[in-house]
Amino acid sequence: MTPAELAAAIRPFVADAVSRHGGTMTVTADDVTLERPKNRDHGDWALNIAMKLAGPLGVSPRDFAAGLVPGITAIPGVAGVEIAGPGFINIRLDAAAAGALVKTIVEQGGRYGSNDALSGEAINLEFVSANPTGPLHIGHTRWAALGDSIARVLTASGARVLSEFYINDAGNQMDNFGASVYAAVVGEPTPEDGYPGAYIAELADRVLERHPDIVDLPRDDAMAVARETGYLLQLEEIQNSLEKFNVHFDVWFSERTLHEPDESGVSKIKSAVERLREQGHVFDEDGAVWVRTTKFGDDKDRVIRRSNGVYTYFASDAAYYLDKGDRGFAHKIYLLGADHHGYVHRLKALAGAAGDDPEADIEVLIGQLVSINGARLSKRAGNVIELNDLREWLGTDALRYSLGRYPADSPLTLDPELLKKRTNDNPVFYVQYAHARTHQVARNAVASGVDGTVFEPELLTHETENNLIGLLTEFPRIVAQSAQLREPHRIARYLEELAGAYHRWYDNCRVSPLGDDPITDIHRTRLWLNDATGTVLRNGLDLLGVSAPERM
RNA sequence: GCCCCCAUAGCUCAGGGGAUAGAGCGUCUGCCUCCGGAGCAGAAGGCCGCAGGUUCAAAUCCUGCUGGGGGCACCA
Repeated sequence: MTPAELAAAIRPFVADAVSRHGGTMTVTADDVTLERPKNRDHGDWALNIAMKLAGPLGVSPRDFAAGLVPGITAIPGVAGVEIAGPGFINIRLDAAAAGALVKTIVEQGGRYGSNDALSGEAINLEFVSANPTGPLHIGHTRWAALGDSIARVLTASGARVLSEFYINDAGNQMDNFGASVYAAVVGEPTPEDGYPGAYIAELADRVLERHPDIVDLPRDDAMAVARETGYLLQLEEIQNSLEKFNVHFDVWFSERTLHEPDESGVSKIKSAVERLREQGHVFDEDGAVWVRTTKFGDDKDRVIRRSNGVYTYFASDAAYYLDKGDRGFAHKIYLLGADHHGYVHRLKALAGAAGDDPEADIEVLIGQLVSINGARLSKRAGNVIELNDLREWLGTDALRYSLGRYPADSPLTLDPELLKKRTNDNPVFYVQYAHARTHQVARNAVASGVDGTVFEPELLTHETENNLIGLLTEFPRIVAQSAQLREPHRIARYLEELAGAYHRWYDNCRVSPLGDDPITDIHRTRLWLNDATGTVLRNGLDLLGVSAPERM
């Protein structure tokens, strides 16, 4: 029995009790929610409805609770009900009711954990969005890991999600980049405002391979070839890095497309400015065009087109924002680094100026800085730590897991020595090992003749089994909560708890019979529990973009 | 000056209003005759930064302070 089913069965009794006490309020499904007591002595599920309703009804919580006990006790599968503390109703399920889910989990396999918490929502999730002028570094790495996991939990919770990488391929940083590559091609020193780093020379070599004739072109043409070819090569490298890091983007959105005129000769940027003007939030001053973002909480108005006629980056932001909405995404999430937090007000203001609701239609998540002790700085990219180097050093699994297990809003310092350890100090190995162990146990069970022909959940009565089943039951809730809060680290913390519960069960309850003992139905049933645990560990790791090896 | 984030065990950090605040590490004590000891059991260790407020109930929500981290452009 799932908590939702139990809550649904309890709701009529609550409604009865309310009217019995003269209450007129309706009792909704949201009112009757079960929580899992931290202390297992308090039963499988706890209900706090008595404390919430007693006040308005003018009765004591314990009295109100007492009126619910007979009804709840009579629900099939409920083994015990007691009132505790200030008015908690603690409910204990019988083993059969609690354990029935185990078989369902195995049968659902990869689907178990999916839920409908966000069904019907269309979400555009933008993250990383690095300039294509150099390799991805450690900052991007955190947002890549978190953003990809957020996309996964949102999808698992029923939302239609589009993950998107905004390529900043317009603007003068591209010219600086092109000039830097060109300088390397022809052996000139890196220009002022140019990009330093050996990777520029590498790009120059490859540009020269593709366009041996570049040195014969007029300087401006050669510069353009260096810029464009270097850009494509660099973008390709970024895409490869992310793919190896198990990070997926549905859309690679080029900023340039916003500048390109459509059939009628109007660019998306130009029409975006006009659309904002129609909303009444654009004004002209000192020859520049401004958006009155202060009306929506920004601390100063923003220039959208400079007096020299050039559109600012803010104009691209506006056009891009409107384009997301035009493509059917009512809800836009931006994942930005702490160094961009100044954008929050202006992006929110943008939504408001576009006629959207800044509270509901746009969501900006700010991630704090990450650093790592003892990381070597990239020789090829200058004074930064590269994603590729980190991945090769620590591995995708350790890196993704350790970035995924902390909330984004606290600064993070990683300990590389810990991440390389293959002991339970290192959470990723602790969880992966538990998963590998479920497969080892299953292999051994099959070898000793235990099969899954029998499933009798009433046999799963050991304390560690009750605890393990309770945690397995929680998984869809954890996924839904991670999605609603955009906090995938909750998955990781849950998996660590589940792995611990599994190891404790393993220590107490054998799946394969000991020595020459006969195989019984309890062994067969435990094999289901073992496999259900493996399923949940794998599904959880997958949401974090971490592999679930069957052997380690 | 203005804005964002953080403050919980010796350390690194979990705890989206609930009961006795948790985990790992570190310290101390145990468990390998059989499914992987890459594991498990136990002990010690806390004015949850300070002060108010809201609530039946606050580490959690609100306000103010203190201390730390980050950020402010007709750059992108």
